[in-house]
Formats: sequence, C-alpha cells, structure tokens
Amino acid sequence: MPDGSSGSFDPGVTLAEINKEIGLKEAVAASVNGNLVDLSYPLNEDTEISLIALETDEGIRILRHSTSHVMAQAVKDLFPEAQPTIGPSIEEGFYYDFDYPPGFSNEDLEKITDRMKEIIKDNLSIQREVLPREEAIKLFEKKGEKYKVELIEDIPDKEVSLYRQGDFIDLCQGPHLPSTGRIKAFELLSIAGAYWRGREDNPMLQRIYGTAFPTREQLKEHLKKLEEIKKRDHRRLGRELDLFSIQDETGAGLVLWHPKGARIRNIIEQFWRDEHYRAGYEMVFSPHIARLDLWNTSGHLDFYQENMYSPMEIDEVKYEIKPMNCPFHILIYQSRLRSYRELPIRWAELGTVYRYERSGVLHGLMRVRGFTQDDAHIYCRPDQLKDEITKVLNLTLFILESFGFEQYDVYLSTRPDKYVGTLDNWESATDALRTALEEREISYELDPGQGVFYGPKIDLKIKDVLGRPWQCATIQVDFNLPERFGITYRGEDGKEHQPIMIHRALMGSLERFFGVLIEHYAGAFPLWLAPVQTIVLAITDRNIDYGNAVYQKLTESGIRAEKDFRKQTLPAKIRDAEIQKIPYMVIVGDKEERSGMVSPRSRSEGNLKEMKIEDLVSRMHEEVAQKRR
RNA sequence: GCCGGUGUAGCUCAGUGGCAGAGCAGCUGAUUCGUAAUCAGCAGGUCGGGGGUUCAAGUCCCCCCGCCGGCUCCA
Repeated sequence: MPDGSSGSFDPGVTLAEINKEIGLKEAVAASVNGNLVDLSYPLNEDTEISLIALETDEGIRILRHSTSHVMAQAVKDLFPEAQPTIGPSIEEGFYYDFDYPPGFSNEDLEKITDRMKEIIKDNLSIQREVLPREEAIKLFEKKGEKYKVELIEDIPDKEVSLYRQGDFIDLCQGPHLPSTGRIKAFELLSIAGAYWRGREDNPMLQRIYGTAFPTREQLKEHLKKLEEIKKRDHRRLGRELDLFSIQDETGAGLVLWHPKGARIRNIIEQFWRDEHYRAGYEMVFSPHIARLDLWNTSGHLDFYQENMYSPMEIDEVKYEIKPMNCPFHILIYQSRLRSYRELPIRWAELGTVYRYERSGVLHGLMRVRGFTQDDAHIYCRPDQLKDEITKVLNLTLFILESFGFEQYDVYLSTRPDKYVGTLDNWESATDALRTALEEREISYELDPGQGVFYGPKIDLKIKDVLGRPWQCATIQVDFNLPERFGITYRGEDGKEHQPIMIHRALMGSLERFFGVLIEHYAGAFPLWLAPVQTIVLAITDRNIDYGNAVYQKLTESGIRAEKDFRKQTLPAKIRDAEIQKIPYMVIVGDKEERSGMVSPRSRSEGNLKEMKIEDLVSRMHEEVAQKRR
C-alpha cells in the first residue's frame, strides 16, 4: 500500500476484506496496479493496492457515478418506458440521459428523489458482472434498451461489465460504491435537453442533472455556492445597479449600456488606451460595414459565413456588416509601401463587430450578437515573432491583473487537420508561442489539433473569485490573411517579404469582460471602477447647504459623487447606498457642520473616524491610483 | 436551431374558466431623525404578441416572439 504497509492474505481475498482489517473506514473503491476496481475485487496474487477514500476526488467521482445509477434505477421504476442511455459523473455532480419523449417535470424530479431515497435506504449491494459481448447485447435487447445495445456494439472488447443493484442492471465500466446505502447526500438539480451523443441530427434526450457529496454539510455548502452564483449573476446585478439592459425592442443579443455601465466602460477603455500607447501600439478606427468584395478577399465569406448577417445593398453595391476588424487593418497596412524598419507594427482598435449566434446560445453579456473587441493586429518579421508574443503576454497579464484576475487556465492550440500555410511555418510559430509561455513561466495545457485553420493560438481563460473560468484573451498567429491580401514589406535585401500577422484580444470583448467583472466583484466595483464613488448623505434638512459644499469639493477633486438629501432617515439612506454598492458614503450632520469635517463610511470597513474632506479625497485618490479592491 | 421550462405593475411574485392582486420601488403628505428599511395615502396593467374554443379566458388550444436551463463532460 502507498503508506508502505503490507499484509498477507489467502488467495481470493477481496479488497473489502483487506479494507476491513487494515484499511480506511471510508474506502469506496481501490486501485490495483493502477486500475480502478470495486472493493469486491478478489486478489489472487501479490500486488500493490491503494484504497480510495470517499473524501478524495476519485472517491467523490465514484460516489456521483453510483448516484447517477441510483437515479436511473428510480427513473426506470417510475417511468418504465424511459430508455436509459449514459450517466457519467461530471465536474460538480452527475447527469443521466434518458430517451423519454414526454419529458420530465419538476414534480417528477421530486418523485424520483423520493424513490432514490428508498433505494438508498434499502442499501442494495452493487455488484459487478462480466458478460461476453454477445450475451450482453442479447440481455439489453430483451430489456428493450436499444441505446445500451448501441453502446456495446461500439465496444471492441470481447467482454463487457455490467453493474446490478436490486433488479436494475446497467452497462458500466465502474467502479462503484459497494452498496447504495453509502450515498448520504444528493440533490437533483435540473432537467435539460441533450442530443444523443451530442449530435444535432440525433434524437433529443432528457437529461437530469444532480450532485452528490460525502456529507450533508458539503452538499449544503455546494447549494449555498449555487445561490451565491445566482446572486452574482451579471444579468440581475446589471438591472439592480442600472448598468445595462437587453430589450426585445432592440433585439436579442444587442446591448444597451446605461450611464453607469458606460461610465465603467469608459474607465476601462481609457486605461486600455493608455496602456496600449505605452506598450508601443497605435490606435486605428474602421467602419462598421464594407463592400462584400472585401470579405471575399479575406475569405470570411467562405469560412465564416454562418456567423455573418446578410448583405445590404447601397447604390447597387453589396455591403456587409463586419464580423471582424482584421481586413480593415490589413487595408491600412496596404495603403502604402512598408519597410522592414517599420516592423513590428502594432495597431489596436476597440472595434464593434456583429456576429450571428444561434438564439439558444445567447446569454446576457457573455454571449451576444453585437460586441466590441479590444482588438489589435501586429505585423512583424519572423525573427520578431517570439518577442512580440512575449510582449503581448506581458501586456495581457498586466491588464488582467489590474482588474483583479490572478488565476488563469492557459491553452496552446496546435495545427488542426484542415490548415493553410506550410508545415515549417506552423512549427516555428507554434515554437514561438510555446517558448514565450515557457520563458514567462506560465503553465499551460496543450490542446492538440484545436488551433484555427490559419494558425496556432494561445487562449487564456481568466478565473473569477469563485474559480469559474471565462474565455477572454486570445493570441492567434495568422498565415492566411497576409497571403490572401498579398501584403509585404521591403526587406533589408531590397526584396519583398511577407510579414507574419498576429491577432490578439486581451479582454476579448468589452461586453463579456464587463459581465465577468460584474460577477467577479459581485457588483461591488473597486473604487477606480465604481461608477459612483461616493454619496453625500445629509442627516437633516439643516445640513443640506453644508452637504452641497462637501459635494462640490468632492466633485471638484475629480471624485464621482452623488448626493442624497431626501427626507429620509439616515439608516434608510445608508441602506440604499449599500444596495447600490457605493464604496464611500459621506455623512454630514450638525456635528460635522460645526467642525467643518465629514464622517465617511466605507463599504468594506464600515465607519471611519471623522476627517477633513481633503484627507478623504487624498485617501480616495490613493486607492484609485493603486486600483485596490 | 433543437429539448424542457417560463413570460401577470419598474422589480420579486400570488392568482386551476366568473370583479386582475401583494410586498418592494415610484408619487404626495407628515416625520428632521447619527451608521442597512419612519408612518400614512395615492397612483400604477393591451396578464409577451396574434389567432381560436367558450355565455365568459391571465387561466384551455394553436402560431409567433423574448427570456431561463441545457445541447462541451461520453458505458
């Protein structure tokens, strides 16, 4: 065993028996020579074993998988005509897909839950059986479970394993818990449609999602986290904080930025521009539409059409609304001869693009049909590629960290089956991306074959405070557009050469990034981003004049201030300001008026001592400069 | 797009074929108050849109639109 302990037993002894003598109380399965097996697995020779405790990642996966079987059993009991298909454990729970055309209702979910509780109470033992393939097919044919038959037909092995609990039997690799009674805490969460094997031309199945945990406390905690996620939902906060809206009258996936949202966006954009100029970029602007020919030259009409809107006709010429900014930047490049001395050229644009997304995939600000990319294109010589990638990485990390994101999932995607460009180019570009990542000591995962057809790429998913990943930044090498447009530069040798082009977006789109920011901060933006940084609260009408003077001073110091002089009690005003998540309240009453000071209340620290307005202003300026949370 | 759910006042939500409701927000008035909700009154609706069944439709049926969950986790 991994802890070095060992023991000798009679041949045929099961792991459960070994476990009973020397193992963990909470063991649910084991690994023998690296293979996962049930506790009922008999040992016949000397091997290395390790027992898997319930409270491990592997243990929890097994728990959830077994729970999905119990659910399938309950569904079969209650809805005998439902066809079971697959039911794996997933990241935070499990699901099971059934072919059941009438569909399940929420009441059904309750019934299924109750039945599951009975099955768990019965503590049925879960037994593994191995059958020859043909026999297993016959068995499931007899049961009328055609999806299981289809699954077995895809298994090349001579034998397949089945798991039986009570009268329920399922095709499964295992391992599983020894008995259903080991399930202590589970919850069915939602019903959804899902295509058989994820393909649209296949029948739509009914998927039931659920989750399970070793203890009730852990389950409760998880459900609390789900509530927390709901409370942070950017769509809800967007309305409550009056940041943005998406309305029927404008159309699905089209965003209206309200003044407070726009304020934040302007701060983000200003910061972004400053940092880009500082990093050696130039800003460009391009129109929203262009002649269809341009999209033909760029190849978008061939490979991107399904995301593009139909053209409009102007003076008998067809124009297309842009799904990307790159062709325009290429045209700027092409507008005159370029010398190797000019490279690298870095052009950035907050370019608004429009893409057709299927109605079902739209989601608040996270997936929309019109959005603004923080786009840039870099044209460089091959010998500059790696350096440029490094610079982009540095800028990306700097900017994302400024917004409080410090954890990432990074993926390096390599050449897919369908590609353009030479193998040499692919290899050197992929190398450049890899080296840049490694030199910056960024750990990444390889995503083989997942590159775009025109070049390899690095994708960076930021993780918010709840650890959820969001695809934002992307850095893509492009061999295609330079070739299609035939762009060149005059080299040192006086000859024409083709530059390498890099597309990159750091925040991705302002819409999605804003959505992520809202959820990351739960709407409580740090001072430098807060649309309203402070609000002056007058305690009585007597204090309004003084309150106005304070408000004036704050505003003149460049602080975004509001005032609340309503005929309301102070606690009511404080409550309203708290709900609006305003970072500082400035309370003025008779006492402050006499001393000429203010009493600030900070969102994070509560009441602060009475202080001079100037001191509050410099405290706030400092906090803004540090972009502190 | 597809499956399921859902759409009632600005928001959250009740309303199972018979007079469209509540709380919060809003407005008006009173209260002048010291760190998360003072009290009272008033107003607010094409029940998502269109069609149908019925003496009668928010409620039942059909079509359309939007939104929500999912369709990526592969025995």
